[in-house]
Amino acid sequence: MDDRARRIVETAVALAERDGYQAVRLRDVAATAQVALGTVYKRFASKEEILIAALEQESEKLVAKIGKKPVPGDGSRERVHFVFSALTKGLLRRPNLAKALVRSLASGDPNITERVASFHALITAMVMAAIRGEAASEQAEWGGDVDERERTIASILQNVWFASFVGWAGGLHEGSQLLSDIDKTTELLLTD
Amino acid sequence: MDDRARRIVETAVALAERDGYQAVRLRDVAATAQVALGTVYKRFASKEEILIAALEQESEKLVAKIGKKPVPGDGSRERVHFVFSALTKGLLRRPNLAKALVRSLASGDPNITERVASFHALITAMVMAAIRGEAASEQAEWGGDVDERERTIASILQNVWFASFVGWAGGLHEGSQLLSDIDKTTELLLTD
DNA sequence: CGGCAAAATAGAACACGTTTCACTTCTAGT
DNA sequence: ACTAGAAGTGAAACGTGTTCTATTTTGCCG
Repeated sequence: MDDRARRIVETAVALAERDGYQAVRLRDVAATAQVALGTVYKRFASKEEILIAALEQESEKLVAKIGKKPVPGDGSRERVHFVFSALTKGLLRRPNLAKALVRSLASGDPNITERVASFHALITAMVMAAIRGEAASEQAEWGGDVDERERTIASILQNVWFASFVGWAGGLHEGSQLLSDIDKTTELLLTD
Repeated sequence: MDDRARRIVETAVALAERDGYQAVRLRDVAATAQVALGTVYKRFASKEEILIAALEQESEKLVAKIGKKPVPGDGSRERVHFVFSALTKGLLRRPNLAKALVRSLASGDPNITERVASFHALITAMVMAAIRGEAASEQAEWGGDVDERERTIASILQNVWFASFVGWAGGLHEGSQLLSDIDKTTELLLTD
């Protein structure tokens, strides 16, 4: 990503953070990033793609921070709680941005499918690491055998979290529900 | 819902079914429904609201059909599989319409929060009925005590299904994954 | 019937995502 | 330094959701 692209994403994040999705007006993004509208479209195919780039950036930042050290906690439940708590807090700290990002994530735009898949994979990997009690970064080295049961559980947890995230973004419930949904699920799925 | 409103929703469904969300152009909807654009906006506050009305209609139709007789199957797993299978098939039969409806469901529009909540509640009720082996319609009469554990499991299943639905709409995977996600989850959550 | 308030209509107007275009500025290679 | 092609720019233009307005039609009440 070159300098201009970085400025564009940065600006989009700032605008979304302040006033949400609709405030990310591409004419404003261009002006604030000191770039022509045509340049925005040379870098990104659409508004959604800018926001997905922002999501990539934010989630990688968060996951890197979370995965730096081995996840603390004696039991898998505690560790899973920890990573989802960190992820959720990190995202909901800027609620308008978070809502804008979910919107892109759930937009159904076929042009971003791969990046959406990457996001899901990132979370799933992090959750699997938490279940096992490893640092998330180890999973890259590990290579081979992944327990099928653990993968299934991680994927269920991720789906529950994601659905709850979308629900929060749509005003269905408070942010705290994300974690309580996760806790209820781990109570049924993980024995520690 | 009066006659014009019905025609509007009907037309929106037809257009979405043929060519998806972007094909539901409100000028076209108005013209086809033989109504002025202003009339569309007197009935519905936005395009999202028309599609949510369509979702309400379609999902009520489906759930009514599914909930008519007691859910077949000896075990709760089998029954849960049955209702999600019916729901999923009923929706994915018209994939473009289904994608358009998910998009509204996941749009995050605060003006439709209540109707989104109703949709989720409808599904959850249906799933709870399936777990217990009742006809879904009985749940209205039952009134009182709902087992907390069952409610939690139903809500997890619904979240998993919904997340998978959104994933399908975004091109992440085939429709068949919806059911296999549900099956994997019930294997871990229900003992029959 | 005659008239009036409510609803519907046609169509203009506006905002914003997206596309296009004619022109200018950079940059790499000689 | 010169030049060709790439990249950037500013501005116009288009599509579609949404709003607004002036006019017409409808349905009802006396």
